[in-house]
Amino acid sequence: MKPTVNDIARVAKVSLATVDRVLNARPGVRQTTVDKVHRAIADLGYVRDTAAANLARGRIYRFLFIMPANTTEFLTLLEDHITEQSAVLVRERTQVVCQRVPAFDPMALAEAISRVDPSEVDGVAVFGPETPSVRDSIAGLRANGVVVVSLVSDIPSSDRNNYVGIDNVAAGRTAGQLMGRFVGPGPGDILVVTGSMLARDHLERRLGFDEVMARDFPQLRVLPSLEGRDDADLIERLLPQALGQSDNIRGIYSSAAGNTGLVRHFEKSGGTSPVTIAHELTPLSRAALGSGLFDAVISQDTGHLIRSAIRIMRANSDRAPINLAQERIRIDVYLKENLPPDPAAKEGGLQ
Amino acid sequence: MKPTVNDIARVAKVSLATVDRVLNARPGVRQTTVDKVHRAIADLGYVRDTAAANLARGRIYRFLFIMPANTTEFLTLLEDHITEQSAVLVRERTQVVCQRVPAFDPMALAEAISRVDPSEVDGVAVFGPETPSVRDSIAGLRANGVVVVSLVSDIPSSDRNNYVGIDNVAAGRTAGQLMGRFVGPGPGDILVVTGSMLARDHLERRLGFDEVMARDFPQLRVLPSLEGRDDADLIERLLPQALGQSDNIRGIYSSAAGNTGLVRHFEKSGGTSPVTIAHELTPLSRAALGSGLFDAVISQDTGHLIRSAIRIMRANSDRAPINLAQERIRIDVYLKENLPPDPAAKEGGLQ
DNA sequence: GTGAAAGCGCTAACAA
DNA sequence: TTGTTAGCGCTTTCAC
Repeated sequence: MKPTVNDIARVAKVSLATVDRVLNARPGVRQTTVDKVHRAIADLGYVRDTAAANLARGRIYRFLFIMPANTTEFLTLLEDHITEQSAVLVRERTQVVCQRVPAFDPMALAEAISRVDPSEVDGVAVFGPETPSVRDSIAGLRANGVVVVSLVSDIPSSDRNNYVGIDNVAAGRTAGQLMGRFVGPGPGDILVVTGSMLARDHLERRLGFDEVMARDFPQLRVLPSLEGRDDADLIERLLPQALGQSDNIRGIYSSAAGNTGLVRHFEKSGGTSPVTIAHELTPLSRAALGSGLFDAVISQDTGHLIRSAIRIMRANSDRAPINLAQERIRIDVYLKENLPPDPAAKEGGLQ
Repeated sequence: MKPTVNDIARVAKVSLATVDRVLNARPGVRQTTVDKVHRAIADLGYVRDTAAANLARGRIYRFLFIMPANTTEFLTLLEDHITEQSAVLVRERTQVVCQRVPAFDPMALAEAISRVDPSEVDGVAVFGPETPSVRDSIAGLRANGVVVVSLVSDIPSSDRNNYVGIDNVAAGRTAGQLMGRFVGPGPGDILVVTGSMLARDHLERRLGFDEVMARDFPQLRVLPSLEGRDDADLIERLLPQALGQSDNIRGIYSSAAGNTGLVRHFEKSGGTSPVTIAHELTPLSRAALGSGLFDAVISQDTGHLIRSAIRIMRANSDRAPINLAQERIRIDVYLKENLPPDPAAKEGGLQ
């Protein structure tokens, strides 16, 4: 039989309450008693039953997602998964809410983070730029015992507990390798459409992309980025000019959330697109892959991101171990051949 | 506050025991009473707290994995994940054991399945060929209330509860698309190294591969398969002759677990390999990707497979809903650029 | 057919 | 500093 608190109490010759105090590192126990209990725990190989503990405690986890107020498809997917999970989460004594702050606005983000009430929130997941003000506001939260994870775009300079997202440098490298392979031999130019140089994920992708292009495909020249701020209209307006930079553009790397503008341009202009590699599998990019407008899509599983962030915040709150292998977000590569079943029949498809 | 059994009892004006009998569909309750309770449940929007239920029940889940006795790297990875999970699983009142049966031997598999004692096992995960005898033995188990899932290779003709694995036809299609793209223009021959035509996963991959090659790359001819039975020595012996079939082999598709034989051949012969696409990310294929011997690897996350199988068996045992989105196993595409961090530092990397 | 009461493993008053 | 006791939400004897 698995040992329980009662066994520990018996072996250590103390009461249940004392065992509980030691288990939860509560003060007011003499050191010798603490040692006795710890010895018993070790001897018996005790592992605490978290479910029973949570039941007794009536514990509820309250988590907050803070995300850009952009209305890109990617953000919509993320938010959909959050609301969708809520139903499941209620059985797991977990509440999540989602708050949006102006995109590419570090001050607004920092302020939102600072405004979080530590007595009402156990964990916060932050998707936003890495700046000193953001870093500091995160430090403030952490100091107040709130768990913080960075989501999608890392904030390594802060003392966030974990990062939940893909390795964006590697994602950029992958895009580069596919680009070089798909374009094939011969010289040419590649246009990169990015979002904002403020966003760490966008920067890292560009870094990885350039690295591979320079190393493995020197015959291809990577043009200066078009910085589209994930704004479809802006991108649509800027694109003709960017494409005019060269008369031998053989590839486009849409490294951020600018797919909508890109697709609109090619649909309206009626021109055939060069080899195009984009990020994030969404209804739009899925269609573009199907029609041949996009050749490959690098993606990250939004459902996994959300579930992972929640599991990690919970584990940190419980000071429980994290299974890193499970939480690693994969860099997914999609061709039209390996598209997952269309979640169009969404209502029926889940649960 | 979330409604509990007590609330139901109060509203329905019955005792706790009766509520429990209704909740668990136990006999010995008058129909009118059953209805009263159901009405209260619906009115209150009650959802049962599984953790509390399991606590009270002292329930333990016992699951069995039945897998081929092959010693391929892929199988090793699967088994490693099973043992690795055991530590975590004990906290979740779950025991798993793993049994190996001779590979490609339907009779041995069917017998192993039939020998499972329904009073000692709650769920079985089967990785093996689809044959009538296997199908029948699964039916027997199911009839005795045991949950059955097929793993890696589906057995759709049986009444297994679920399939846990990738869509192998789509995986084959993906391999085909990459092959065609990577080989580039011009005619040539493609060699397919498969495992056994008895294995449904191998068959399906071949199907998808052929489909895309014929449709999108008609200039490439796909040669008859080399059936290597996932046996490194056999493959190494057969390979020279297979490669001799043509003097213009421009690609190799290693669609099953024959990577070891393939790599050994090219290392010994010193020849340069044509475009090579293989399955399953393992230490060997990872190295081959790094050295350029392999150009792409199609894979499935073995950790995800195991965790998914366990979650699904548990959900079925509890008659609880399954989150299909979470359980869908992705078709991973790996280039050397997007390899996950090497789990060489395995001891430290996990937990 | 139905109900009262004890208990699963753990926590949290409240006493001592 | 330590112990006693009453639950958390659910299941399960054992009576009635």
